[in-house]
Amino acid sequence: MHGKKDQEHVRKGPWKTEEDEVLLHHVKKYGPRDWSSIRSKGLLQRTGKSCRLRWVNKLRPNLKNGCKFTIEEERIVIELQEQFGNKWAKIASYLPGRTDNDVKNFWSSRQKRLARLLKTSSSTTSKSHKNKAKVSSHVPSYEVPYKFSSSSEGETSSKPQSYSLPCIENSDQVIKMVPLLDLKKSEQPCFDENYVEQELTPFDQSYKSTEYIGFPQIPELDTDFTFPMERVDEHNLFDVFGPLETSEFGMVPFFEPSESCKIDRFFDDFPEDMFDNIEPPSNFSKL
DNA sequence: AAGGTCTCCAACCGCATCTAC
DNA sequence: CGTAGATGCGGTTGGAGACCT
Repeated sequence: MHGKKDQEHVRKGPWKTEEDEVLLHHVKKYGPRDWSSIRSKGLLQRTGKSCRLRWVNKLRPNLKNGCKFTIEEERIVIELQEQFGNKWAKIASYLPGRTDNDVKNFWSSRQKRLARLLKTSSSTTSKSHKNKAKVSSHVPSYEVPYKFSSSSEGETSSKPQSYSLPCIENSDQVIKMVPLLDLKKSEQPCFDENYVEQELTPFDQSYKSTEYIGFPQIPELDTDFTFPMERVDEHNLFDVFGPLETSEFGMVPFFEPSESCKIDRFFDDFPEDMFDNIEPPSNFSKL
């Protein structure tokens, strides 16, 4: 019908302040619904979808806009992603003030960062351009092709989760980074033997050995767990974590709770080539 | 200082699901 | 019960600014 004409009048791209005001006014009057009526009434030339998205992601009250993820939030996302897969809306529901888009963006940049990290650590020249962090490094002398996958199917079964974890592979071995909290206490890595056994996936079984290393995460402190510091040459690493306190999540207190925006990003505080110090395969593969 | 690269994030798209008629 | 429109969700993209050489 007049679809063509309608299309002509659909506005896209960045929102103007005036548009935001109109949208806010609409929500104030009618609540966060009837998005399509905004356009049909001629209030805005945006689609209902666009209006809803703008409201949900930017205009909703109590959003933590422009505020980086706190360490606690990062930890929660990592845990929940492991548990639910890429169910960003679900994960966001555990994080007040965060949207699915926030979580999604956080996760994808984290994935990219990790990919780069592993790539860097695998390259023989360790001359990473972005090295804010020092840490002289032992660079593994073997080439390590890396790969990531993020699964969205991890929701129901326990199987696929191993595919959603970052891992480094080479011809001899698979190195997986698993959140430490997911390991049973008896499985948690200790300093000497940073090694846990888990059921091998079919994918893994073609490899000679599989190494699970604790991914930078918050360990449970109520055990005699010790963080595998020897793996990292940064001995004041814990300085960035702040004092121990009880967390509202009933989990282990680890970080100063929400000094929110002030806290530096978790991974930013790790040397980018921290995995350079992972021993070459021959040293730790289980015999 | 300039140009290249990287990171972050807002917003779009397509598909799935829900709801009203 | 089927259909159309509305809404929700996850993946992806592109631009702006930060950072590096």
